[in-house]
Amino acid sequence: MKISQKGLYALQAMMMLGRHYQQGAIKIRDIAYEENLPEKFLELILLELKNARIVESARGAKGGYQLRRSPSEIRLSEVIRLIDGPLAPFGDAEQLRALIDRDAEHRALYQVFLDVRDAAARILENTTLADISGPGADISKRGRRQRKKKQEASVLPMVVHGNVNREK
Amino acid sequence: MKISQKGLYALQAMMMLGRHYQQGAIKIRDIAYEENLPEKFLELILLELKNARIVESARGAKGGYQLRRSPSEIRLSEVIRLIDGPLAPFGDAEQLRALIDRDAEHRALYQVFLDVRDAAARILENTTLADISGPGADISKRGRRQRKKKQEASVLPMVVHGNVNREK
DNA sequence: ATAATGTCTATTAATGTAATAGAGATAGAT
DNA sequence: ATCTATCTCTATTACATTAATAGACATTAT
Repeated sequence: MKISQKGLYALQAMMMLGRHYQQGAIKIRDIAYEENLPEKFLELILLELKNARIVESARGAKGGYQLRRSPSEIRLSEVIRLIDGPLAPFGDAEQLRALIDRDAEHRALYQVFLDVRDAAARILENTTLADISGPGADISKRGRRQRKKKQEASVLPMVVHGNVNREK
Repeated sequence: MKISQKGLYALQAMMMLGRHYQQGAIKIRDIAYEENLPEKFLELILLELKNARIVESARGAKGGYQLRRSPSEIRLSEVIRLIDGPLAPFGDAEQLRALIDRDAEHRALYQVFLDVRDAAARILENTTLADISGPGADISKRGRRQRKKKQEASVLPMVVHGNVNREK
């Protein structure tokens, strides 16, 4: 999974709209100014977000964009998948599962890819705009949101190790 | 983090060399044939792996490639970083830490990116070629390798949730 | 010598990325 | 009605990356 510059812009724009949630339509220009994003490029991004029904727009004077749902109901995974594609580091989850089933030689490798994908998904599905936006964004509060159906939380033992905090 | 076709080829080639570890030099052509990889492209990849001192080569007749270390001492993270760069979904870990320090507005977002990178690193640093290669590759055995220095294992509670097993 | 092999540099076609440009459509203000 | 601010849509562009392919060169075993 790779988050492009465009993906980052999209997330920044969404955070900005989250901060101004329930303040009516926000102009592209204001988003671009406040987040310091290239305005014309941002236009395209917002259009994509609108077509995906994550934001809505009003045209004409007094027009602009706003979130279609509350910030706590917009997951980072949703925005990232839209702009940058699947969360898996290679292919997508479905493809990886098929390879694990069919390609005996490389099964274990693809399983690792799927594990990485699941780890990323676990984080990005459980983090919403509300967790990272606006005043009071408290990252430590993630993952304690509406669990609509059953109580599916549980506790796993997890091995921790050294040398992970080093890139290259 | 994105694993390219080239990165996949590199990992496949390494797995093949792992399977034939201690059988002397293996010809590029044999690797390409056994793993069904484009031979000329594989050449370049092996050269890179050699310059990174992960494999070694012998030239001339009877030449070929072999691992420089035992498969259990070659981590997937090492190969992936070499071919495809940092494990972070955006930038690299160092850059993300700097942004978390300096960019108050987006701190929480970059922290999520860093969390994703740490999760990927945790998996890829703890999986070696030995875990995924050759007969007896047993993915469930990962992470129980030489802990040379202190005993740094511990147990963390970890929230589990639904809806992660779905890509788009 | 010769044949088999790795080494190195160059080239390429296709694709993706990060924009920029400009004409068009719509809605509010006057 | 007109004007103006705004979103909408299509096209274009420069540049970088990806996934190769080609071929001359260097080295070694026989």
